[in-house]
Amino acid sequence: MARVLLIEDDPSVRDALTLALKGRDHEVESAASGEDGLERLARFAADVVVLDLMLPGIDGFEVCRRIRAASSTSIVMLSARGDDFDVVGGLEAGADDYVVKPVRPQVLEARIRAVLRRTDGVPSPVETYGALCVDRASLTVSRGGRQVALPPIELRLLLYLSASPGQVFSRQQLLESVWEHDYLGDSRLVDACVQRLRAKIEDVPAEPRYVQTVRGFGYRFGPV
Amino acid sequence: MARVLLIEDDPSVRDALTLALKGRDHEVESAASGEDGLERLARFAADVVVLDLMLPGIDGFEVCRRIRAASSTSIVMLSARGDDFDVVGGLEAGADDYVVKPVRPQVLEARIRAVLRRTDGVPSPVETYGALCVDRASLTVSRGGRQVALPPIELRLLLYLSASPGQVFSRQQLLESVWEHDYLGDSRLVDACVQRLRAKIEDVPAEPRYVQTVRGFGYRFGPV
DNA sequence: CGCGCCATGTCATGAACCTGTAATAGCTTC
DNA sequence: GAAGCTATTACAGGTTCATGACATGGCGCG
Repeated sequence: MARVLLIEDDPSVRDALTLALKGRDHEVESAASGEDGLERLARFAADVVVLDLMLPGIDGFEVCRRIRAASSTSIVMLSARGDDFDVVGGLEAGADDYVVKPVRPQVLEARIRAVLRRTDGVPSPVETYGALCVDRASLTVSRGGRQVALPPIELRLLLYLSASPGQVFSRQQLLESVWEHDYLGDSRLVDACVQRLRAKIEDVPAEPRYVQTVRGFGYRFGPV
Repeated sequence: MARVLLIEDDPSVRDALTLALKGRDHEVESAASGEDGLERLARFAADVVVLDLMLPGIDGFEVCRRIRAASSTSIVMLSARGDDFDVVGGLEAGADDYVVKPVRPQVLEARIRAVLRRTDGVPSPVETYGALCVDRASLTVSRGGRQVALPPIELRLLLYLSASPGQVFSRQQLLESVWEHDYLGDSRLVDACVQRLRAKIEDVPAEPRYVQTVRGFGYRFGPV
C-alpha cells in the first residue's frame, strides 16, 4: 500500500510495528537511530516516515527538520508517554501528524492512511525505478526520497527515456523527439545533456545505472 | 462505494464520467436534464449529486436550490469553461463543492470522496493546504484564518489548480480551461494572473509555496 | 448620464537560469 | 598504438519568467 520508513530505537516496538504494518501490505524499512534513518531515506523512497521523538543521537525534532529540509515526505511523529511532548515544536519541525505511545497498530495505520490521503488526494502516475522516482503528473523526480531539481530539457529527456525502459534510442531519435530538431547534423548535444542528467540522478555518474550508454547506438534507460 | 446521480447534458462527458465512476465501484445513475435529474433523485437514493451548471431547461443553480429544498444530499457542481461564473449564485444555491471543467475523472472522484467524508464523518469544513484554506462550497479562500478576497478569474485559477494538487498544467491548458480562450498564441496572461494570485495568497510571493512555477512547463499547486 | 473604481489584458524591463557549442581528456576496439 | 567513440568541462548567447507600469473596459454608484 505505502512505503513506510520507521525510525524507532526500541527493538520491541520497532519489530511489533514493522510486523503489523507489513501485515497490512505496506513496505516497511526500519532504522534504530536518526542518522540511520536519514541515510536509509536517501535510498528508500518512503511515502511516509514514522518517527519516534526520543532517539539516541540526534533527536526526533532534528530528524524531522532535516527530512523537511530535503524532501516533502510525510511525517508521523510518535511520542512516548512521559516524553515532553511539545505540539508547537512538532508543528514547527514540520510533522504531519502525531500519535502518542503506546500505539495500537491499527491506529497508526489509520493515521498513515489519513496523512497520505491528505498529501496525495489525487493519485499520480508515479514510477519508481530502484531509488529513482519519476512523477509524471507533478513532473518531479526524486532520488532516495530527496527531490532532484531538473532543468526542462533534462527532465524531458528523462521522461522520454524512462517511458520505455530498456529500449535503445539513437541520438538522432532523441534530437527529434526530445528536442524537436529536424536537422541531421552530427552533434554531441545529446551527450552533454545526458552528462548533466547523470550528474543529478546517478549515485556514481561514471557507472550509470539509469541512463546507460550503448556504444555505437545511443542511450537507454535501465534496465534497473 | 457511493451512490452518485450525475446530471449532465453532454452525452460524451456523461458517458465518460459514468464509466469512470463505475470503474471505481460507485453506483451511478445519470440524467440529461434538470427535470430528469430531480425525478430520478426522487427514486434513486443518491449519496451525492454531480451537477452540471449549464443545462437545457432549468439550469444548474435552480436544480441545486430545488434539491436543497427537499433533501440534504451532497452536491458537487461542475462548471464548464465559458459558463457564467457566478460566485453569488453558487453560494446561494448551496453546493458542497465546485469543480471546473474539464475535469479528470480521478479528480472528480477525489472530490466526491471529500464531500462524503465531510458529511458522514468528522466534519472537515474546508480543504486545508498548509496555512491556506480553500472552501470549495462557499468559494472563499482564507490564509492563516484571515479571509482573502479573490477576483473571479484568480479564484477560478486557484480552484482549478488546487483541485489537482501536484499536477502540472501548461499555460495553454490553463488558458483553455480557466479562461475561455482557444487561441494558440503566446501569451503572458497566465503569468500575470498567477502573479496577482500569489500576491494575495503567498506569504513570500517570491518563494511561492502554493502556486509553483515549473520552468519550461507551466504551473502547479503545491505539493506543500 | 458621467464618474471612478476595479478587474483584466498587454507590454517593457531586467535577472536568473538554461543550453548549445566547442575544446579537451578518457576510454574501447581493433 | 591509432582511430573512433564518449565523457567532462567552461562559457556566452538565448530563453524564460517575475515584476511593475500602463491601457482598456465593465460595472456600480452618484
